[in-house]
Amino acid sequence: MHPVMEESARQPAARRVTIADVSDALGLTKSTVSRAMNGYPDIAESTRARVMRMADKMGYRPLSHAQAIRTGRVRSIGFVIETAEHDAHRPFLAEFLAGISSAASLEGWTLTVAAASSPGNTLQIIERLCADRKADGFILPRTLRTDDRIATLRRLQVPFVMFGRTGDPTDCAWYDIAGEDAMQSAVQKLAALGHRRIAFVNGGKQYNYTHLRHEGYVAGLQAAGLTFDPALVRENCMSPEDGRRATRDLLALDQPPTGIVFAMDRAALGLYDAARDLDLQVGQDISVIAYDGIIEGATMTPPLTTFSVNIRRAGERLGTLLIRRVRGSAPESLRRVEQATFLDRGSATAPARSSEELANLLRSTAAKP
Amino acid sequence: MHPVMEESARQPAARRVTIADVSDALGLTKSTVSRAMNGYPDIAESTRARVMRMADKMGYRPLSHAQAIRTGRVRSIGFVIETAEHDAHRPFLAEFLAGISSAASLEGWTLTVAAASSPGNTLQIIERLCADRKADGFILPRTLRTDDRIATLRRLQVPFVMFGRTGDPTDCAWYDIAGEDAMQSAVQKLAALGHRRIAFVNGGKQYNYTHLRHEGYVAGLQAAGLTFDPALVRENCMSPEDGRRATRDLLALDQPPTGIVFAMDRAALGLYDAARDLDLQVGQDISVIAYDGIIEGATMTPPLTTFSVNIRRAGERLGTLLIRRVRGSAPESLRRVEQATFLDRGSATAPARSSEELANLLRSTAAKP
DNA sequence: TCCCTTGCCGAAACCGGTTTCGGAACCGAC
DNA sequence: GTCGGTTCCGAAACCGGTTTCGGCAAGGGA
Repeated sequence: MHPVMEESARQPAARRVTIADVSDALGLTKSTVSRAMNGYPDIAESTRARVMRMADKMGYRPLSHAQAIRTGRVRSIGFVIETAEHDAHRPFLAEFLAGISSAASLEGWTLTVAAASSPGNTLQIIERLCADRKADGFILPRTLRTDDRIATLRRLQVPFVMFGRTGDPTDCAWYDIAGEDAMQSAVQKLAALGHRRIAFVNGGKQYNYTHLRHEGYVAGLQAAGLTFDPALVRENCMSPEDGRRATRDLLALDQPPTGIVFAMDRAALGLYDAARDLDLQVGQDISVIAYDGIIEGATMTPPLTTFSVNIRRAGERLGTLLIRRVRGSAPESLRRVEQATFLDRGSATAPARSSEELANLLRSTAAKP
Repeated sequence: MHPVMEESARQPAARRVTIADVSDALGLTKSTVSRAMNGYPDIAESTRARVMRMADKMGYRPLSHAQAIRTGRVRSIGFVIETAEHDAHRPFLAEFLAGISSAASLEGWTLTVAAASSPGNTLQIIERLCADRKADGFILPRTLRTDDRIATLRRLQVPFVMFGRTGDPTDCAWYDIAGEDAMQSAVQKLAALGHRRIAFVNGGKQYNYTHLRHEGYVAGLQAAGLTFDPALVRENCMSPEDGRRATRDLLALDQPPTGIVFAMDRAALGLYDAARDLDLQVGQDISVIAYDGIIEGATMTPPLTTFSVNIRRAGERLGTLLIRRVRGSAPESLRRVEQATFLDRGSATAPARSSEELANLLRSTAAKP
């Protein structure tokens, strides 16, 4: 290749400012500048200030991969998506990634995303990212009841933070929303409105939060002085179609519920379809409170009353927690549980009919097609 | 910190195998091994084979950030999400990222994701990622009519590949789906079924593809021997709510359409709501063909007839194209346009009524509340 | 036989940082 | 004034690769 072409093709190229440029400008050595910027105690405070000012003035930014070669840390957060996974989390994904990314960039970190086709593949990908030092730690979404990712990362001694608590908390840091409190509160709100038969439509049993939410439902009944009836509980409902079926099932009971608590908005959307099929008015003939705060809920008629989770914030919190974890904080000090936000939007009101009356109504409309 | 604790806390640590380990094992030098693995021509073929075999046997994998310090390339694909952006792309995001990521990992690359809050912020983030050498090139989703990202990357001399064609193709590589062909084909299919009044509901004008799809619609009319009527065109419809409004508008015309082509499935979902409001049967009283292939379309009654885009494949193609681009291929050789897949699912059939009959029907039902 | 290529590889510099080690300068104490 | 202890910084090695440069040996032509 002709050197001349090379020259003319490229800009004067404004060479990157390196640590040597900074040290030369100050009459110091690279090592001093490096230690000054990394907060070593054997650098005089006055020197550190001089260094910082000059570095800032010259626009010096250390290359993370140049640091990594010695430190082994690339200042990157790892995140593995499982695409085969149920698609419930997809609407959240952009917000979630935005949260992680923004927390990361505040500290000069970046976000490395990889996709896996199965849980087993997830482990492979994690191992590979670790082996190649592409990430300093991982954010684990959707904590399972027993989660192999945790075992893998423990073995590799790679830091991680989970979105969701888990059974065995050893070495675990996490951020979570108290879904169980929301479920309990939902039941109590319905009870306070006068509902006596309150059903519960839960999500997939493999997730840890599913069990917590079930407990919350039970606690809510207890707090409201209502008795637990297993007939009023449905599980494994993640999609609108699941929710529709569950609703029809529940309303076909001899003593149907007048209010239903859904563990997930997506499933609750199906209740609207079921209500239309049965010619019931949501919020009037049948009340519903759900959880998640997806956008679609707001456009239903009436809008879905729900406990909203700020998923962007979750990403931010997880990002900052992970960075601290990588920097050495103990996992026990990196556990946060926050509350969901209740959005009262009209799908839960005082029952127009008792359970018996509702049952009669449904029988009569079912008779005349 | 006590060295002893350090020692006991860590594993024997199975030190990573480096290029020096490989060269020692072969009685060669690091430089020979390096050049052998990178395909330099001054290494004997026999030597290269020996090196490759040994490297493979010892499980040697070069650290990309160690290479980057000299080469300036980190083997990473950059991707910036705009969260303020309309949420239409969110359902696709997971699939799209999975596609990119899988293409990347085939070549030992990774995917670096960042989030931006606005178009201006996107440019800042791109500049920063480039300055910090966090990505070797970018995949640009949703090409705009005039796109500042292109100008920025041109100036920085950083390679990129667009998802969607653009006006000024200088330096541009792209992957795209021929939405205009799909729109044309949709019109022709409706015409072949007997529709004479065929409307078009388009997306946001800022996107380049919106204009292409409009052209496709016009071409379809022409091919079918129908005349273009601006009254039958609606624009800027991205959400179900937009689509619902557009449908009602169109059906309120003196000569309403009996078939509607939507540029996006999401907007077409709103047609079902409008039809329910007006007591029309989709696929019978009003036909619709849309574009994108979102999952929700399949669960409607009747399922939405649409042109489906394989978004995962798009991600894969874009990933491989970008890697080639970074490695030096000319942009002109990296342009691909593929066709969407037609899914005939029942929302488009022969019209039960003519436009006039439909108008009369709508007037009569509107009269009685 | 001599010289000039050509093919192939080693030695060493280099990339941009970090970290270890040692020593100069300064301090107070005796 | 000498001595031991701090404080603070420079020199140099180091991290794991890549790339430049030069040289040896084999091969070919005169």
